[in-house]
Amino acid sequence: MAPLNDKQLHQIRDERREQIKAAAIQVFAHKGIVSAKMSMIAEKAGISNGLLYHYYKSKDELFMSLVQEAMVETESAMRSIYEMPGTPIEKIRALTAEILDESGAPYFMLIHQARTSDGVPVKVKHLLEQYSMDTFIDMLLPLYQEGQQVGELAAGDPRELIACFLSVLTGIMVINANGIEDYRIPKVDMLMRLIAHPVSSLSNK
Amino acid sequence: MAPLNDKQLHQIRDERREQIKAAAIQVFAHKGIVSAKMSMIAEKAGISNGLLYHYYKSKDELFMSLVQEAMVETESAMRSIYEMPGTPIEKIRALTAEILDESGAPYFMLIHQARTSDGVPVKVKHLLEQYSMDTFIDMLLPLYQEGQQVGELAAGDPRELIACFLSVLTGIMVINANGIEDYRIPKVDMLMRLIAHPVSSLSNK
Amino acid sequence: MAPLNDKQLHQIRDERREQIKAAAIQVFAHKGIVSAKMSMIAEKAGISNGLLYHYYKSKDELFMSLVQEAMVETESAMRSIYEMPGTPIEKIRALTAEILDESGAPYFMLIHQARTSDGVPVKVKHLLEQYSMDTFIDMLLPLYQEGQQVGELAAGDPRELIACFLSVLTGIMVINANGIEDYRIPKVDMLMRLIAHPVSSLSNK
Amino acid sequence: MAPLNDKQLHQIRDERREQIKAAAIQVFAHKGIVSAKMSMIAEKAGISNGLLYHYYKSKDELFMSLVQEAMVETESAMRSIYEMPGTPIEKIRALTAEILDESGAPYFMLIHQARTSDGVPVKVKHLLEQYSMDTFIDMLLPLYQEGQQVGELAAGDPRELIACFLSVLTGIMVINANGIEDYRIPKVDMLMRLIAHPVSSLSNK
DNA sequence: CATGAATGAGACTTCATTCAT
DNA sequence: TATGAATGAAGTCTCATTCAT
Repeated sequence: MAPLNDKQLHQIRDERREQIKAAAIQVFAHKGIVSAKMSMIAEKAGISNGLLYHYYKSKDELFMSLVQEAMVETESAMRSIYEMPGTPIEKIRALTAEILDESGAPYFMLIHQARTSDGVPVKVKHLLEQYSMDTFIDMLLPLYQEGQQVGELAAGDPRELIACFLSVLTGIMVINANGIEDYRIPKVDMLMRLIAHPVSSLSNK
Repeated sequence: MAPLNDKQLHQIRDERREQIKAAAIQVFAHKGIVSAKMSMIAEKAGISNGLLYHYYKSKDELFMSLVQEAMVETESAMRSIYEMPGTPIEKIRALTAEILDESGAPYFMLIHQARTSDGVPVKVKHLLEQYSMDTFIDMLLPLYQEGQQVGELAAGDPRELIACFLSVLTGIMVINANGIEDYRIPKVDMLMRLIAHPVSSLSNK
Repeated sequence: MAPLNDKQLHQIRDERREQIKAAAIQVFAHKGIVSAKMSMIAEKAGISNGLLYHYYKSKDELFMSLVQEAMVETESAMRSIYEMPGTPIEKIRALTAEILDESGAPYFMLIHQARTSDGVPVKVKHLLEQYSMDTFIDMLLPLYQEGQQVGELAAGDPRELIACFLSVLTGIMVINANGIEDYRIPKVDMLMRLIAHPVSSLSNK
Repeated sequence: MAPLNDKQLHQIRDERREQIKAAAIQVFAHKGIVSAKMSMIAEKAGISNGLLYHYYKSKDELFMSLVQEAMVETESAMRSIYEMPGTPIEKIRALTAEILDESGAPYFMLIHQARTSDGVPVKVKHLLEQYSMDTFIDMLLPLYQEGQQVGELAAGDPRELIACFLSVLTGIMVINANGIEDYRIPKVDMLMRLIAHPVSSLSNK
């Protein structure tokens, strides 16, 4: 009956936050930010409606916090590309596979929602500027250029190509996030054709 | 003495319906079915809130009517592929270009919304079954197989390839529909690489 | 193509007013004052929505005018009792039969609605005071007392008896007005037992 | 530390439900299902508009739940007649008195509203079929026939007589439910004359 | 920390009423 | 006179958020 000590409290808080985040990601991704109801999130997290507001001041804040996390995660994934082994195209394939595989879809979905929703306050918009597509393009640019030089990647304006590739990737993630059976996610190799140099990809096979 | 004659009335009604449809497509595509408020549509159409309900019984009906139209439109676009000139790959390129160009994005968006939203009643779901992805795959299958035989199109399970291609296309349309600047729509030629036979596409260039 | 002359116009006006009244009575009686929609009345009258408002300034006015008419009609029916042939009980039986038979039900319904509805403005309330139940009781009182003296009618406070009888009659009319099959309107003879002197009614049979 | 325990919660919920039901019965009986506004019910119950929907999913559901309760109540009252002491006519008089006395009027009103309103969905209609007037007639039939055999009750088709009697009773309850002063509810003895055998009722006095 | 009752703003929808023709 | 399109107020219902316990 003794009150929980600070450590325990802290642990409970962290656990709860994780429960909530996990639940919220699912619900947001499935239903979109507007259709997602706080009550759904609470239920999926196994907690009461009111408790949600002990951990997150508002739906917007909860959403924003997820978006931020998604962005940090995405950025770190992007950065990690330089630590990967292999040639440029192999690195990109690995990164792409990681994005497609992993539970990355909800992240993309969240970011997309954030970009397109307009009910969300200024704070999110700031985040979005900070992690705009250009940011990611900048990160991948050197690698892509290297790939072009070694003849692995398709010729053309590299920024444009990266932007298109990321857009396609985002599109796939977005339509995939809702769990609709109808759509079909392409295999990595298929997507790589978008940016691979034709001859290289031939010899690659 | 007499009130407006039939012709005038008809004309007014048609005008209004078009105004409303145009406004609704924009709003629905931008915001999704839930975020789209009838008041927004009314305002964008330049009419009162109540008048909306003279022309469409409910938000759902309005949405459904747009979705249906979108589907019919899409289906007819797909069917038209067989009337196009050129080899299989040229036909597909032309169709793809048409989809990307034209104001087709909102249509795709609507269909996607219909597929993913769950606030929509049974009627829409029926429509969706009628125009599932499989339907479209079936339509394109013969053409694709022909393309494979003449060596223009990539080898592999043709249904799978078509499904992936359409999914990518849908994804692009969806992220594009919101009018976000960040994303970058690939050129047709780039997208064609997804399904073109490597050698063929080389010689094509 | 010559414009209608005054007489014709007048005639049209009268016809229209009758159409509207007839339609309105039906709709009001069936649905009650709130559920009755002006559009229903217009449709049943075979005219346009707008035209209704050329003849009646508002729903309330239309309703009120019907109520007034119903009251005048009812009062005159009541008054006519003294012109009827026969003994007091025979007169009352005749009046009762008239009320039950005739399309009188809607009238009762209207008056009842007016009494119970509270959305109706002051003017109707004035009417109601003018034609309160007491008014009718006063009218029937001499007859009833005569009936008691000749031993045809049940003993007891005559005002009370009349009031009860009229209330029962009203109740029947009200539940009958909606056209529900479930209810069963008693025969006149049955109702007369409420106020007939037992012995008299025996010998009457 | 813990929130309200189960018992307390249960109690609060029950209280609220009772508040709401009491308020709703009054408002529905007074105004009818259409005129009755949820806001009126909320106000009369002393709660917010939104809380109403915590306890009842919709206006229809609230109405239906009251109707159902009214029907069950009515049926049980009818059934109880066989447990009452006395001869058939005494039993019927007791039942009638109970109906007239008690707060039964709102119940009758509700059932009547349900029968006559047409805004109410299918579910209520099902209920109504289950508890149609015929059902009640069937329940009273044996008793009535017994009453006829012992010469207490008026001769004639017993089903018809019961139906008329119940209709009159309903009519009275309906016009009484609105709380209009004008009407006058007959005493039980007066109503009994409708169905009592003349001679019997004579000796009864 | 935890609960769920309670609130209220806002959205959809209906319909009496007005208005241009 | 006659029409039906057009308006806007009001009602039902949802849900993010707060509050008492």
